[in-house]
Amino acid sequence: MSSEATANKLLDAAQVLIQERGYNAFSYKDLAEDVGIRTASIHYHFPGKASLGLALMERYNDELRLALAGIDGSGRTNKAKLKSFIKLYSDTEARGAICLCGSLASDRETLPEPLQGAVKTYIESSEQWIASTVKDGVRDGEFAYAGRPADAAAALLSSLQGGLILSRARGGTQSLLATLQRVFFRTLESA
Amino acid sequence: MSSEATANKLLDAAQVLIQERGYNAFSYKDLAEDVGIRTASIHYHFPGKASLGLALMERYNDELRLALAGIDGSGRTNKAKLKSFIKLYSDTEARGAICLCGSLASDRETLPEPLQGAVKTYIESSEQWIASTVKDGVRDGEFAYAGRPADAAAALLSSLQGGLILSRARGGTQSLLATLQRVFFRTLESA
DNA sequence: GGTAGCCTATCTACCGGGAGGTAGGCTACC
DNA sequence: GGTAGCCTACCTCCCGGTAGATAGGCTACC
Repeated sequence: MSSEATANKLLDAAQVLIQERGYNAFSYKDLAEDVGIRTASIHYHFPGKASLGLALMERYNDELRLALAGIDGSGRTNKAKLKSFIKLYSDTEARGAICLCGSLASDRETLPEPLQGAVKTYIESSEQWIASTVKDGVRDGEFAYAGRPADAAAALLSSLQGGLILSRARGGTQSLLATLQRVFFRTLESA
Repeated sequence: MSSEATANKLLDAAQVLIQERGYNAFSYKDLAEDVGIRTASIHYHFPGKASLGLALMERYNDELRLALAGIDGSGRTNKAKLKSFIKLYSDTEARGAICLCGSLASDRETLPEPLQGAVKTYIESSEQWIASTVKDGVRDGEFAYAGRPADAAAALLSSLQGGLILSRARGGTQSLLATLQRVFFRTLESA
């Protein structure tokens, strides 16, 4: 097994575990069993839990950048772009998971400092992209929204992150994220 | 020290720790140090960590009921009532904390089943109260909102829970919750 | 009113288990 | 034959939890 392949498998498994149980409730034992190596071998790829967490969050930030660039390059309306963004979260909801960033943000006080920084980066990137897309939508006459784009961005991201957590806690089959999308566009489309 | 006084101190300390660090990142050692007894003595008051968590969440649900009854009995407008509700969360934000329920919901998959139920109760009580207050506000002509009250309730609670988490993760001094309140009322007050 | 017996709230001392992490050895492939 | 990748074996620390003792207070009966 190439080093990179194993490292990626470890990151994949860690991501699932953190999104399911949180940073403080997953162990090297879980990780080792999922990937099929011994716990000690994990240290060959990542010197410690902190570095694994950081690598994971950096990969997550890279994926976000890529996804947003993909959406931006699609040439669709701003409303469609925002819908694509929300769909990233709906897909997570469908898996019964919560956002990696949201999970880590909940455990923030117990996180190593570099990881806290990476979480913050994710939040800021998301907010900036939403705000910019809302702004373009207003400019293009798609939305009647008269408030600050940054406010709408904060409201959307908050509700998506909170929505994933509440959706899982309620345990039902209802699609909470679809509701949040509906309310969000109602806000944007009425003056 | 009376049994009840010690038990309350334990619950107080546990609540602070869970809101700061999460259910899986606080220990009997932390608790014992805060209250000033030995870890073994905790078991006299609560047989195990699960029963302590459940007692804590039940107390939290009682406090919610009391707070909502107080707001309902205040005879103010529905908008003022909703503002009072949001203030409960603003106060939490000011303390740099997140909601106990939100913290536990993030760790949901690792929680004992009864505790999961208590978390669900908290969410449902909150949503029902918000929806009912929004409905009354529409009836009384305070809001122009034409959507489903339950949708607005889900959106508000999601954004408040998510907002607390994001606010702490961003680490800044900005009041994110004030922004969320602004956007929420914008949604309610335009058709 | 003294004392026997029980209850409350805490203590010390210990347990098994699992956490993250380290040291050093084996194997197989360039 | 060096090194990449994984192993076994081990360490230390701390976790939640248990057992049993202790001190002090309340109750009730002679």
